[in-house]
Amino acid sequence: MTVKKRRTENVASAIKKWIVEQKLQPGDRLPREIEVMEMFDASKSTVREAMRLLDAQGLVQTKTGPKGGIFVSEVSEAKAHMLLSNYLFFKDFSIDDLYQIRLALEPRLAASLAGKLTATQLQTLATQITKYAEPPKDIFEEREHHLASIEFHRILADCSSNELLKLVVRFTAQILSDMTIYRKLYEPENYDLWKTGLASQMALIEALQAGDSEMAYQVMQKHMKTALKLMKVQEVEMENRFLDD
Amino acid sequence: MTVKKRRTENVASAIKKWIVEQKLQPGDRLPREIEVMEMFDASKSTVREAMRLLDAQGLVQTKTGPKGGIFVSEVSEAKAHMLLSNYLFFKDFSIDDLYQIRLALEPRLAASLAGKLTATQLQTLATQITKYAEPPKDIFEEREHHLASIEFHRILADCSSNELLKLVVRFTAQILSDMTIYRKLYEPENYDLWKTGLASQMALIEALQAGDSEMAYQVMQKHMKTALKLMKVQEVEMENRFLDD
DNA sequence: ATCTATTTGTACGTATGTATT
DNA sequence: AAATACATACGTACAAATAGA
Repeated sequence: MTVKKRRTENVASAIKKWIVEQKLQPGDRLPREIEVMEMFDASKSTVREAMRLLDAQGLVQTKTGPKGGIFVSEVSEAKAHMLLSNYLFFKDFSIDDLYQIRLALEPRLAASLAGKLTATQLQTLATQITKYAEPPKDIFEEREHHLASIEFHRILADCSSNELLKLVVRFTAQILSDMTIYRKLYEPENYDLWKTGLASQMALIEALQAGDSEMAYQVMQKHMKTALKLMKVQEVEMENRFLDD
Repeated sequence: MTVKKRRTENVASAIKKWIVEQKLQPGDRLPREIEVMEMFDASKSTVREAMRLLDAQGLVQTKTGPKGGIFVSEVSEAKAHMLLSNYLFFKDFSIDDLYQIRLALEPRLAASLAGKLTATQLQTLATQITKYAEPPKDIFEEREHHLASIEFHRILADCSSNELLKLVVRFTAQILSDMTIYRKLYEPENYDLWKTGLASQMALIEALQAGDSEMAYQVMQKHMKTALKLMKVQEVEMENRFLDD
């Protein structure tokens, strides 16, 4: 038996379907609220609630005023991240889980990009590394460096044409950025780990430039393992929370 | 400058925040519509539109009648899949992209589960294989077998405690299930590939049972490569579409 | 800079639908 | 079967934002 749905939901589905049928593209305008009301013989509030359903999914955006209206929208990365966060909110998700995924995806990502990057892209990566090439002077700089080194991975993922891969990799990086971590690099052991990590990122750029997939894979794999070790010694607790839109 | 938001959005954010602060759990009831109106000094329509925003994100569900109301909800897998589909809708996403991810994740998933599965779980997997252990008699049975062999991967992923990994793996499997594929197994070359695939799934169960991570990894990797080959010869076109709720 | 037209956003009252007791 | 408690749907009035004259 099919579940009986609210009128609002039916209207939302119908609009979705309509968007697909009309082959509307991001930026295209939907009929005005009042016209949608007539199209589906629904009241203002029903239509508006339906729009909020699509809105929350990132499929439409609305603007007031002349030349305003309801526009088809491509789901933004930020929205997708938020929705993924929501999914994980009531679930247990650990640092180990995070790194299991990073360890699986990042080396393959790196391998797939070897020899495919433009000079500009390689340069961007190299520049990013310089932001944390020196040991941090204090705890605040340490935080900045940490964020910058994560940004390296987001930049790299952005080079991929695999949209789902990109999304997941960038999402994991986002989680790491959202965590407040101080790595206590002044402790000798941690400092060594950090240094190893830096070295592997430099080696990675070389491999990417040289088009050496296998090397890129190996280097990234090693880098991920080092990064995980660095996390583990911090006993980081992940804050599971809604992303504030 | 912070973007000016609609009242509806602010209310939705406030409710989210309130859920977190009150440490509400799935199944817990929110105040009634009318009480929420008072809490945030907002009108009925504003509150209802806010609820639809949360609703679409899968965070709340509503029921009418006495004992009804608005309930906090864990985001369902189906909802998460739909939201991921939306994200990919306007983007190019190919079979190769799909398999790049499967090739990265599935072997590691298998390796992580080696020696960790209960007898029941292993039995479920073994039973699943029997559903397509014999060559299909006709094109319809072929379709059934195809779906069943994908289901194997969904079952396996379900055994993982890594919720994000599980989500992505099961999502990729879902995409494959949604595609209408006929493998033309009567062509000798394809038949051999199919047979190889089946053999590796059986070998996988053995490795999982034996607790041999490395073997599980290798076998699954091989299986993925075989599966990709089978796809490629079909020249499958992926239909990119909204999942109908 | 001000006004005007257009379009969404918010408010509010009432009626209807639905599930529980 | 009837009363109750809740969301859902409708319609109107007015507010806010914005493009263009």
